[in-house]
Amino acid sequence: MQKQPTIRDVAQAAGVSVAVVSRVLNPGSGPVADATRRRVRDVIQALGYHPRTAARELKHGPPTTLGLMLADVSNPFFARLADNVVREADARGIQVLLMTTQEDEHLESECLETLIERRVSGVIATPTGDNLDIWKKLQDIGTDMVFVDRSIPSLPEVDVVGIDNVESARSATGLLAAYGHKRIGIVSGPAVSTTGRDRIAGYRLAVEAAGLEVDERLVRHAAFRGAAGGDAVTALLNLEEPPSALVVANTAQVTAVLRRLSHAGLSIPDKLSVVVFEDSPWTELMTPPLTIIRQPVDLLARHSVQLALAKTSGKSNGKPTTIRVAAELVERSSVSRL
Amino acid sequence: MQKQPTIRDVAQAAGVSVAVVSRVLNPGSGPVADATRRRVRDVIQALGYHPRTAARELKHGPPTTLGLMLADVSNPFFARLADNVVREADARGIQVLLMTTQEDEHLESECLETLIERRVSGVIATPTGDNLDIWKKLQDIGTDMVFVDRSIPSLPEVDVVGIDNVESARSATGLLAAYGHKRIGIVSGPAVSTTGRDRIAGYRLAVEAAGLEVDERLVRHAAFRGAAGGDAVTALLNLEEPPSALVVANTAQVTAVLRRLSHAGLSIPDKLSVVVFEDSPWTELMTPPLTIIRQPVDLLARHSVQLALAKTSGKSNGKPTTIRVAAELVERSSVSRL
DNA sequence: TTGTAAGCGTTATCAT
DNA sequence: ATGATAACGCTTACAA
Repeated sequence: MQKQPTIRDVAQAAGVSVAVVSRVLNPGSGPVADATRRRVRDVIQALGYHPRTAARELKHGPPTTLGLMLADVSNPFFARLADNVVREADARGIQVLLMTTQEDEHLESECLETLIERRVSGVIATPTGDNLDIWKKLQDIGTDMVFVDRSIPSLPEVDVVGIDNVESARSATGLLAAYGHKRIGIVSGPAVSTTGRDRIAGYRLAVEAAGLEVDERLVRHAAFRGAAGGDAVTALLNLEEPPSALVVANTAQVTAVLRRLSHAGLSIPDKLSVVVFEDSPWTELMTPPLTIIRQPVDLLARHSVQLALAKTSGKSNGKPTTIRVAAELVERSSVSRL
Repeated sequence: MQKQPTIRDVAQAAGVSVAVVSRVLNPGSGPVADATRRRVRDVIQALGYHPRTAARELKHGPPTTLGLMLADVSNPFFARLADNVVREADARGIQVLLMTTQEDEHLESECLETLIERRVSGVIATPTGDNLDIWKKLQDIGTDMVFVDRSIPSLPEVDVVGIDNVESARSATGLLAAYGHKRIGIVSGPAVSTTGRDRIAGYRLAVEAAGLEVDERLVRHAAFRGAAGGDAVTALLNLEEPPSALVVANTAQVTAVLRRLSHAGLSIPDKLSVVVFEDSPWTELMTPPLTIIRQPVDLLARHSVQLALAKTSGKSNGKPTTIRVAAELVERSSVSRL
């Protein structure tokens, strides 16, 4: 464990001033004679010098860090999102600070404080929906914010990236209706989440478009964490007139729902047709292979990073942007004709 | 977008010196009158002041950041690891910089440079096995390093956390042998990875212990990324005397392997018995439910964070530690009696 | 082309 | 109990 050389050490060893070293470090920031540049480079190499990020940031906070605040990285959807965000960011030379809220507003508020103290250039987040004041504060200090997957309607000045949840749920439900199902249930995210609400909205649209009536008993919300998804399914199955088809629109709860179905001995698609919002490679391996709504995670990530960096890099009209990318309905074998 | 108040603004508004403000910010760093403390606190609140991390780090680089360098976060195993590491770190008030190498040494070297420039207090990583010199450099500047899941034997001064791969593969293979299987195949990670090698070693042990001979044609290595896992299985199935049982010991490739099996119309466990290294909740939902080796990701994460922070916090004997946690063989229904 | 010196926002060491 | 002030390592006018 040795003391690290500073820019001064380099300057001294190279027989130049720190300004010159700084200039070779940041090309374009000023003229340096070729010979000098070479000499300095060699010394840097020899000494194993690395400029210290903290000092650079302090001087003129360069946008080199992005905060990524997700609900839960163990959820494959968010995991893939994180993977793609990190790659996109890395390609632009910027680093990602990963935080998870576990859907807890208190944890979220702590993360937000940290983000403020770090003066990150941008934040990509799946907000819980709470902590409005802190979000505003973060915005005030000039942090570029992007909400991904969900949003907070009362924070309209934020960029949003996600799929068209209404349309996706509509097409999923529509598929079920087209296959002759009359009683279609849905398990979606919490009613407070925009995602959960939008998917229910799309569901209603499709049910009505099919000339059916929306039976509120068939509409269930499940919290993101815990066994809520399973309970919702159980409730659905215990109905006097249980559904013959089900839309599982809560990505976080898909496995919980399927586990309950399996334990109940429900065979898919004979007893129950199913279409789920999920990207996991495992869905294809199920018996039968599951019909799914696939979200283009790579696009979500790319747009998020782009937006998070757009304002900083000047290329932004200043107005908040909302990007909706199309989700794909992948038909496999978990839906039967009634 | 407004200018953020500094400690000086707070001092002025509160009618005290910056030193006093600093003291109320860092309790225990010096005496402050109760009345003064309250007044300063109020001003901080009113102004919405947040101390700037970059400045703090510059002064006396406090170990507030941990680097987490994983191969691939879209792999559920690493995703869950990341989730747990972030939680453990957060509980200790420290933040996580997430980076992915995609198993690429070049990308890894870039990540390492970044880590050096940031002067992170510690790094938790799944190393590619390359970039020895940079790893050493990182170590030289006093970064606490922990390798998780794999290791680099030629870097003995690094803490290592993982499961006992030899023993895990031994027990998985042993189970198959106990069920009467004579020809047992294995698909493991690349031969260069310690993980891949160890699992093969455990496999050999078990095969020999069962009084069988190791047929090298039944031993396959598959790269972490791409379709290598599937190809390995195909090769195995095309053997003159194909295996009746298979250990899939490459966590990153499990779905690829299963997909190939499924496409080949191989029914599990009738045609082929299978036990896989995998933690995904989906394994239980498969038909039949898969017998798996489950890695205690939470323990791996906890130990990793502890070790990464131990040296900094002084509580370390200085000697490199290796922690092996037990993996669990979860018997389900993908193994048949022969 | 190169050097000097003034910050950036904190913390820490002295005095007071 | 509080206040000046010197670092920390870097960038950047401005001078030379």
